[in-house]
Amino acid sequence: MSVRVRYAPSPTGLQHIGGVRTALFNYFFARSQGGKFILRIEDTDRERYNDESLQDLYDTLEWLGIQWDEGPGKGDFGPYVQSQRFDIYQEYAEKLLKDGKAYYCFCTPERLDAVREEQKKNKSKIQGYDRHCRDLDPAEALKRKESGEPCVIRLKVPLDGKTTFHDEIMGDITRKNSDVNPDPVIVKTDGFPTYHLANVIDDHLMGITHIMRAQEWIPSGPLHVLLYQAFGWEPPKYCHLPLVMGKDGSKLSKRHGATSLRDFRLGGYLPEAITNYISLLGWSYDDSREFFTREDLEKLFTLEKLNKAPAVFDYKKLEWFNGQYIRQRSPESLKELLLPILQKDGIISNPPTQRELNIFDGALPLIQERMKFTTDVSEMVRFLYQEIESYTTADALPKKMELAAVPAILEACYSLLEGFEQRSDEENEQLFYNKAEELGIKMGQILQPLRVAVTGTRISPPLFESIRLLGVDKAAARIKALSEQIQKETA
RNA sequence: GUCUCCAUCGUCUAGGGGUUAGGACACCGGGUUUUCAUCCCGGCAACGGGGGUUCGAUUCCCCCUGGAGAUGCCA
Repeated sequence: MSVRVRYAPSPTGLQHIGGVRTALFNYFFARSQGGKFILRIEDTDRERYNDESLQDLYDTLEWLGIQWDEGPGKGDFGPYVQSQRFDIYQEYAEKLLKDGKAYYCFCTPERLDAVREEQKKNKSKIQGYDRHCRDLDPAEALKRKESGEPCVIRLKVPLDGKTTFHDEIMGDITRKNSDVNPDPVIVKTDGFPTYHLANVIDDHLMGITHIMRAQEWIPSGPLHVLLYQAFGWEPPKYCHLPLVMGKDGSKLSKRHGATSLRDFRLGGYLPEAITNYISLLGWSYDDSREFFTREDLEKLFTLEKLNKAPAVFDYKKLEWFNGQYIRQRSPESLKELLLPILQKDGIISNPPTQRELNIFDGALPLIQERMKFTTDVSEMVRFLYQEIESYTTADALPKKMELAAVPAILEACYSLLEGFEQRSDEENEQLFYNKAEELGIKMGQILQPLRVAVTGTRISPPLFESIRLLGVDKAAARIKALSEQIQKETA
């Protein structure tokens, strides 16, 4: 039987690292097996549902380059949106009712709270629902329901025995039925199914062969198997993925830093870096290789190399990957990414002028080696497009020197700008070197004030290229400006 | 509390009855260099503890400890 897997997010928030890792692994598994990857929207929680989350899901998958074989608007097992499958769940819930596998429950939330409270106070061994309505007469219950009394439907979990399911990574996992959530709600008061019911029905109806989801679902594994058994269905294979944790060892969440893919996208991360790094969370290929494109993973992914232990999300390593991938990009594709950022930050106009583009093309090779995030671009090239508001003169002061001595150095630099553009960088370097010797100072001591004058900061792309890109006239004017400011301050 | 799962450098991991326990990030040194980066070289650093099994356990088994997850009319 060919592999059919699904990613089934709930549109109640932004797509985050954990969810996307699950999506990726399902997708890679499907591709590597020549199977189908299905996207299903689990929007049964009408309270928390929101459109923005749905849009974010689509945006994220597109950004990562993940395409689904079946999903909303595509495929023969639809609809793929649970809110559009309302009647299906109702039908199957009624079947369970008819077979005596489920029952109506009229307990109010207040009563449930009281029960829980009581259990807590008494340190009771029994947790959860007390099965108050389990033995109601079905005919009587139906009458109450039809008279309009609010109710839910609960699954009759066997009182004894145990349930085992096999996990492809973890092996057999067994749980006593008495330890399973006592008669969980499968249909809510609003008539919508809960996750457990909808999920099981859909996975069965859609012919899902492998359920790959995070380990946080392990505890409900036996419950799902019980549900399959109640329907008389064969459960699919299970594969529980290790959790992604924050630095402190608890499940990764917002307080650990950025977790939504949108934040990463806006923060200057590349999709290929994210894909590569995330894939290494709980999965590995061999003892040394760690660079993988999405296409590589579509071929190389295997269940066997999945790990059991949770993985801590390391922002530093992701950053490193990001830098690596920025350097790997072709200048053209990087440019495509960078120009919109420069426009957004108001560095260049929209559309950019030819002059702006020329400067950018010259600067790109200089900054590509230096960027960690695409969003670094604006600060790196700002001095090429905008005038320097004011100098921090202390920056221009080289080690072991008096500020009052700096204008003389700047003066020397100014004079060397004569004919600068006609000379090669090597020749210019020689000239500056000679000048430094003449002044009895080090190369760095002459270049630092010059760098600050031209770029406004102590840290910049290579100086001579920067002067070339900026234009010698502008560079000269900035040298004068800084010199004057220092003279004023030291007067 | 109860149930379930997990356990190799700080982090991601490879490995597996006999290895100098390998790689990567981070960190620390050094080199290249006009700054910052990049790049190159080097270093630090791990099998949680106790019992077994065995000629031999980091590897297999048990216990402990530690961590996590679940215990919802959320998924």
